[in-house]
Amino acid sequence: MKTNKLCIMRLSKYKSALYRLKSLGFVRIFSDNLADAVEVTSSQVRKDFSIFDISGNKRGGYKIDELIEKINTILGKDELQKVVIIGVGKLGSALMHYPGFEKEGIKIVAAFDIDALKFKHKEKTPVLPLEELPEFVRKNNIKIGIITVPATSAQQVVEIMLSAGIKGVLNFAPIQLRGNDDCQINNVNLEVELENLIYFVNVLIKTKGK
Amino acid sequence: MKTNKLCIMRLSKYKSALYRLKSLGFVRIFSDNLADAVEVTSSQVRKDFSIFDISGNKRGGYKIDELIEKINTILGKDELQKVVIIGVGKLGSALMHYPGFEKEGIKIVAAFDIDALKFKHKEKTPVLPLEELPEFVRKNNIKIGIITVPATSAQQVVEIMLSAGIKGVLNFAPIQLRGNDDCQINNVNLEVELENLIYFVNVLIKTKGK
DNA sequence: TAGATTGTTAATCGATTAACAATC
DNA sequence: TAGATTGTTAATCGATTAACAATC
Repeated sequence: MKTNKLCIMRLSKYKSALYRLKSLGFVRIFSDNLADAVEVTSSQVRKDFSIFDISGNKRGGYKIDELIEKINTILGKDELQKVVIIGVGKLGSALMHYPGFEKEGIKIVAAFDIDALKFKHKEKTPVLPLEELPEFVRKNNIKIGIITVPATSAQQVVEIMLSAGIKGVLNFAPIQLRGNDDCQINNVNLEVELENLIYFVNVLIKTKGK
Repeated sequence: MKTNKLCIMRLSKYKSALYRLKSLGFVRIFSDNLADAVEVTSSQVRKDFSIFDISGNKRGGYKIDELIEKINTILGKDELQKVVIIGVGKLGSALMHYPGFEKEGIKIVAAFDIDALKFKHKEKTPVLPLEELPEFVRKNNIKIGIITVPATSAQQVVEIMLSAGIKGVLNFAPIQLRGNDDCQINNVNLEVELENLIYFVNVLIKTKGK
């Protein structure tokens, strides 16, 4: 099974397009339609599906419901995913209550910080002292954590998470964190995203200026 | 000049590594060191540099200061980048005050919403009615906008931005928005990022379980 | 000079796409 | 059946890497 990050990202996008198409009343879908919706080729769609042994009907295309279910299974959405957040600044609190996560079966079960002023033990999604993270992670069998602390403390936080047994980290701190064989780290770097956009906009303006 | 998105992203990462190395007291740097810092090969580093005619010294490597300056010029960081935000929910307000942007010479000059309760005309970074966006964009010569509205209104918002003359959009709404020849749209999809992580963590756990 | 590192070319690797036989 | 779409293979494309001559 030859997968890569881009392929899995496309799977997510197919899924979200499928929900939309379903809500529009579609029951079956062809690789061509899905390709249009996600802006890839239909070859790409069929290739991605074949990697995961998703098969359709040689003239009737794919049943949307089956497709959604299969993709959800592949993406591990058949069970509720419990996630913790470390760092309750502005970005951290925004993500704590981000409606898109709940909708996708992803539940932020707790957040952690070192600032006592931020602690909220009795909220539905509590904010707890960072030192309680290891115990919480073990007791609740948490696998995934989101880092929204400043770059300067991100590396320390990762160490704590690793030793607590976290297996996956989504890092928003603007510093390249390294995973190891036991833990996957994905970095989302907002400055880099914006810088990238700025670059291509400048290219656009220059080439149009001619 | 053969560039692509990944190449430009690496440039951003080189830059941030260089600032760190500089603060550590380094003055010169070899492609090997930078490769380690960003987790790529040294061939990759030299190749990326050669694309932009960045040259070093055949035995002394690259001068950090020169390198930073050249990368900043390429990325358009030689001038202040003015950016607007559309959608002042939790995520929008978090990004409005995100310290990483200011640090990088990116200034959020205003935010827009349709909810009158959110308007703040007198703040340093004002929150204005969405209908004032076109005028504001033209008067202040804004090129870049960030979308943090719900998926359902994202497409409408894009239309408004396009006709106002925005050239680049960073979209956080969980829906694939399309650009056109006059406008570059980059999508940051937080659910997709997290789903991706969940997938690879599950793979990790399964393979380790053996 | 000898040694180390760049800059660049050619080789490799991997992902995307085109094409088409199979078949519903 | 005829026509349309899948599933898969082979071709293409593009990005990464290895290797090494040039040279500081």
